[in-house]
Amino acid sequence: MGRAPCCDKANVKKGPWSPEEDAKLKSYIEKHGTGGNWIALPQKIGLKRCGKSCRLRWLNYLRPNLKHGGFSVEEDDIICSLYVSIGSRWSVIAAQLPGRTDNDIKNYWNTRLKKKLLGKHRREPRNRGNYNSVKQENDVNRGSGTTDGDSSSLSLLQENGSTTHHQEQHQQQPCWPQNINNMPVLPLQVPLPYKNQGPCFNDQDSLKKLLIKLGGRFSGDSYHPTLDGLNLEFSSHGQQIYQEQVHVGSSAACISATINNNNEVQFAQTGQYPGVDNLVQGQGGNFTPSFEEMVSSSNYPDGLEFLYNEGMIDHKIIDTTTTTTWGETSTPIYHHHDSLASTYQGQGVIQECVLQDFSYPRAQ
DNA sequence: AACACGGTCAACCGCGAATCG
DNA sequence: ACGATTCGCGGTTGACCGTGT
Repeated sequence: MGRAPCCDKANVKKGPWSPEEDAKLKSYIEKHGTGGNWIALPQKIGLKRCGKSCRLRWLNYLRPNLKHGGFSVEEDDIICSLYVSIGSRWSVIAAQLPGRTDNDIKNYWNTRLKKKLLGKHRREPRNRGNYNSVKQENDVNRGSGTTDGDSSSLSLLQENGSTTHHQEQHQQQPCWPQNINNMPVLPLQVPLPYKNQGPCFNDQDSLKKLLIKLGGRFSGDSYHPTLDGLNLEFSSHGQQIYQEQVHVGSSAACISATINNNNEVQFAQTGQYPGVDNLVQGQGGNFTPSFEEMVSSSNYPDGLEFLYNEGMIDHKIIDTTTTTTWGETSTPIYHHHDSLASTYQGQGVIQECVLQDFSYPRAQ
């Protein structure tokens, strides 16, 4: 038996609000308030709308002092930091941003910030024209809006850093800041107001949180997600904080992160192909076509993009002209990261490929 | 010029929490 | 204490629009 509907669906108008409806609702609430009962409100005003719809319209659009669009750098920072620490609790995040609604922030996160974090560049935003009059105004307010995603948002990811040649060449890579040693530093910095409470990724717990958010689990967690094509197993014991098996076709690879003796988070990729016949065992470290396809394309399973996109693992990891020498220690296999060393041990098994360039220094 | 595709965002939906009687 | 009602939230949908082919 289903839940009773909150209103008579048949007599309720849905879809975009007209200016007349907006005016009715706004003037009534400004004069009388909501009366503490949204369900009864539309009948009082003579609106053929669901009470929930009225509430949403008022909260997200009509109430005073609302800001739309044009998120500032500081707001970006706050959203990112809070998302890392509390997740998708948009109402809580919105409470930290006066004039912003949870819906606005949610949309902004989903359409821009998340992609930015994952290194997926959106197309230049455009003026949406006459979507409706207010929106048009908002788009104007957004200004060139066109560049907000690149020039202002996520300054936290970009401050202290300059665009590198690598980033210019590979627009799919995020703009992680680089320190003077050309070593990537951890991406998220907690903005000042949250300096003492929000985590950044400079510690194991924060990294674990991020990894869990992205779909994994640590031992002890009751939740064990099954992502398409992925088996996720994290161990919070010992030094290894992250391990993930990737199965694509008949191939498998394993990605892990460990805290090494230097207190650095080190990402490694290992590959194992148990019981797979068509592997090129004993052929000097060639990969199966499907594995090569996996790593040379962008077709990574959901949940792993962050590793690739954050530069921890470059999806151009394998160049077919050099993989034949994969088995040789310290052979450069990255076109763009020449110092990367790999080790190949045993037939058909890549025991370790430590992405030394991407060892993330941890906060001391 | 026409169509497909993808980004954006307002609005909807369903669920759990809170409140009421 | 308990069921009904309402609220509030987060996820999802779909219309609209610009861009690419």
